[in-house]
Amino acid sequence: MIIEQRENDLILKGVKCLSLPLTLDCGEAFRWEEQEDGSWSGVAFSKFLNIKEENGDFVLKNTSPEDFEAVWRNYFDLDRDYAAICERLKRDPLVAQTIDEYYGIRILNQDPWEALVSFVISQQNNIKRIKGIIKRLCEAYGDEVAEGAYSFPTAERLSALEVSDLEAIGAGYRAKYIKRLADDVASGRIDLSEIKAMELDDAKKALLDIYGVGIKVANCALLFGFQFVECFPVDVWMKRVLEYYPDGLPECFKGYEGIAQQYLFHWARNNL
DNA sequence: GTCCAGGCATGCA
DNA sequence: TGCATGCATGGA
Repeated sequence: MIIEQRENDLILKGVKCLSLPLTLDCGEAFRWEEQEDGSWSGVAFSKFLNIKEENGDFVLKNTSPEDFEAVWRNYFDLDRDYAAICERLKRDPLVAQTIDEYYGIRILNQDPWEALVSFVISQQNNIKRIKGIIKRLCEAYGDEVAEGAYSFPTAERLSALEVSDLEAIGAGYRAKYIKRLADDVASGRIDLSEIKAMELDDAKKALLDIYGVGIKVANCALLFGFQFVECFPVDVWMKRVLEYYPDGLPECFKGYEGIAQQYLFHWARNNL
């Protein structure tokens, strides 16, 4: 990958296996919106970004090299060799088909707090509605980091709310989960950076102790927010996919189950 | 009106 | 340990 500066923009050349629509709108992150010019705008780690693919290059508008190194390089998982990983995953015929059809899905390395709250909201819910709840949450309680763009609210900010405030943005019965999680993180009873530094098994146990977090939400948070790419979340869609794997997951997934999972998830939502 | 969505807590056996 | 049930909300 080559990084060039053009006035205030940053240009990434030679990035392999990155489709903006497939990655930013495939149900792992809920805050990216496609713009009329085909670019994508969103906020992560309290930074606003507009990114567009042009002739195979990626243009990051008004982005400094410092912000790229501090946030976006890791957020887009740019140091991982997806081309090589996909070649290995394609030893499985179904994944080979999905990768051919949907090449360019990456696993985003999101903020642990945002990912955890987002996937608590995701339970027994559909993606369109999840996006709406999170959008209202950010607009009401986040900071405006660019015009009309809001950061994800901190645990301290949400901890100061009442459960009824969270019900008012449409969170439904999950409002009480968000409230207690915010209280626990704000008070320091739960330390997410500590969990991030743990081995997978311990991190998973710690997340499963949280009120409102079960195995599915824990696996999603671990995969998308805690950088455990070997996690394989199973939701109602993946249960249907697993009928194609009666003998368990194939050997070629090993170590990168989460990437295989995201391709299969996308395939399932479009084909089952 | 019913069914479903990136499920989980709770109660009960 | 495993299974049944209730849960908020909005779109199909």
